[in-house]
Amino acid sequence: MARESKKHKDIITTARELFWKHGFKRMSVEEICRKANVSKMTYYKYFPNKIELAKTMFNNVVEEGEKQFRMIMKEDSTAAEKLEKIILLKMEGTNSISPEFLQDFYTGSEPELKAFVEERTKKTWDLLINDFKEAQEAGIFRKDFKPEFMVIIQNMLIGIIEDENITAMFDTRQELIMEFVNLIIYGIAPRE
Amino acid sequence: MARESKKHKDIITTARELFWKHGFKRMSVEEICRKANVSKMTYYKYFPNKIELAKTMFNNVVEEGEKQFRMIMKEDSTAAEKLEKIILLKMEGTNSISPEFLQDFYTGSEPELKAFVEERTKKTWDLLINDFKEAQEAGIFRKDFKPEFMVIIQNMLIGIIEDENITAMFDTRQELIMEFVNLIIYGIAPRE
DNA sequence: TGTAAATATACGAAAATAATATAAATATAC
DNA sequence: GTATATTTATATTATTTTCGTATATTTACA
Repeated sequence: MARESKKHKDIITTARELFWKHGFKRMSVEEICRKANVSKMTYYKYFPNKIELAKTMFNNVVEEGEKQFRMIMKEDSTAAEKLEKIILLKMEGTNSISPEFLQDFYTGSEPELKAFVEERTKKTWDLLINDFKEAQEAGIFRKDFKPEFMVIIQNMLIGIIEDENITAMFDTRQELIMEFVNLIIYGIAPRE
Repeated sequence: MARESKKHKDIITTARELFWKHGFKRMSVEEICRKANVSKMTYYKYFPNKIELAKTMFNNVVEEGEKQFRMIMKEDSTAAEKLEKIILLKMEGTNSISPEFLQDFYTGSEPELKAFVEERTKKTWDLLINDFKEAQEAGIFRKDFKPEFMVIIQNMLIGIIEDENITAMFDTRQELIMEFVNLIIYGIAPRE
């Protein structure tokens, strides 16, 4: 009963792909098994039910995101560089959570999974904010900036990316990110 | 009972989005109605069942693709320009058929829809090949080139786009397309 | 107000799904 | 080659979901 079994891993990565793309409800255990080349019986050897698979999968993704985030924060780099890397990380999709996956929860069904996701997300935010505070104390960010404000910045970014009027103003995504980072880091006041 | 009803259109465009993204089986009529802001009853006023909706939707997409294709073929332009535009059209997704949508059929389920899609696709190919022949007779393409070969070229293109080793060789998608078009139009023999 | 269209709701039958049980097949270790 | 442990194929049951219809209500609108 090796917990690091190949099949076990296959199930999780397949689940991530499919839940991410189509959402939780739309995917059946059987289809996940088929795509992962695992029989249903081996599936139920590792996971007691469908929800538990989603939890494990989500947990893995969040943990991976946390790890990458902390790596960036520990790097010896400026605030602008850090922020840019964090945004890129988010946009690469490794860290960002698929709306398809979240959709099911916010329609009211699957309250157990919804609670789990919310709690886990909150826990992550606490961690990230703490890292921000440390970086702040180390002098990387302005002292009177509230790290909790990062949540709001995240939402701003999402809004900007989804706004076609804004994206149309830039030739490349990179340019848009740099502009955004500069705004967040330096504000709109002229530099001296 | 206006056949050009707004609701009727809403259903089709929503179905296209969702079938395209998640496939036929995974989408329920109810969810399509919900996303299209149409009650189930009005849905069944316009469509007798789920398959008929998929057929209508597919038909619309193919017809739209045909129209755009013929427009390009009728234009006063060189073979290279035409081919490039056709490829771009395909890549924009307006014309290309989502693999998610096709997947259900090739697993054996839904034989009726499978038959319909195959027949409709064949009919389209016949039309397109005919247009190619006309263009050929008009001197736009080499006389001893078999238009039926276009099917094979299509498959080549799909293979190339999905091959990361190849796409990595080009900075932009445009470059890759141009290279491919040049190969198809002029071959690899040196130009005099 | 009166008429046509759209909706919400409920409903039954059929199909799909989650989860379990059992026997056969495969792989691995000795 | 045999024994042991995994994995699979298949069948099964209870529970949901889904399809498609019927009815009663609400909305649009002329």
